[in-house]
Amino acid sequence: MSTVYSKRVKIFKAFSDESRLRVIELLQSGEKCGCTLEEMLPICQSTLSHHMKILVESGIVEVRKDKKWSYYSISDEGIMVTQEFLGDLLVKHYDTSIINICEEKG
Amino acid sequence: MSTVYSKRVKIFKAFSDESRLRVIELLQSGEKCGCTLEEMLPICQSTLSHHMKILVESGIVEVRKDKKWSYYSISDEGIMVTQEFLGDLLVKHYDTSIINICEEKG
DNA sequence: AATTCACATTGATATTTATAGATATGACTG
DNA sequence: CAGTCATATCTATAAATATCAATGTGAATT
Repeated sequence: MSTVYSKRVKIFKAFSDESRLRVIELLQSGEKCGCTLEEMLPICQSTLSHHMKILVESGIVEVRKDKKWSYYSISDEGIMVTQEFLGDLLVKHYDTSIINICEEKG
Repeated sequence: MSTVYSKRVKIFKAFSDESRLRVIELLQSGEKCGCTLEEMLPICQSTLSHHMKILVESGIVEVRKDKKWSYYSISDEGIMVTQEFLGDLLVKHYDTSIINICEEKG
């Protein structure tokens, strides 16, 4: 995959799963450790660990490790990057032509 | 999948592919018909059709059919819904506790 | 009517992904 | 130092996905 798009795809994929959306919602109320998330979600430990890895590698979530615990939180940086990507994608350029070409050709 | 999340997942999945991100970028400069998109992308017709179906079903893209052509454009409604979902997900509630519980338990 | 064109659908295939069980690691506990 | 806890990784498997060739469809053209 082109590197131009791979980071964006990685971020959007991180949002593309119910379990991960639920994790993000749980993190809205502040930092939580893995075991707490596990208690609050209907998935097993290895599955949660898998999802957290995807969230962290996308940049949306940050980990802070202390003693035996991993504390996860939403990343401000990750939020900004995501919003920028989405903004870039969704801004329409109304000043350019919106006339379709095919109809003219046909 | 819970219906609470299925629409959100559907939208984020629509953004989770390089070809579809490129389609959205092409549509930023205005409505385009399928054959134009096909010319501008390194994918075959059936693959494009598949991607356009996903984009349309997610609500991000709209189709207008005229004669034998399908004209695709970014949906204002779809944009708003996506931005709302992302906003909902990423708003932190700083007023609630950010104290981790596990450390206290351990 | 036969052909061509734009697009959708189907079928086959390879890749990716979600999931859970089992195992490993590293840290605290008794 | 043996046991427990939190987490990560590995393995296997089922499901989802991306891709393209082939075929279907409906409309326009000749």
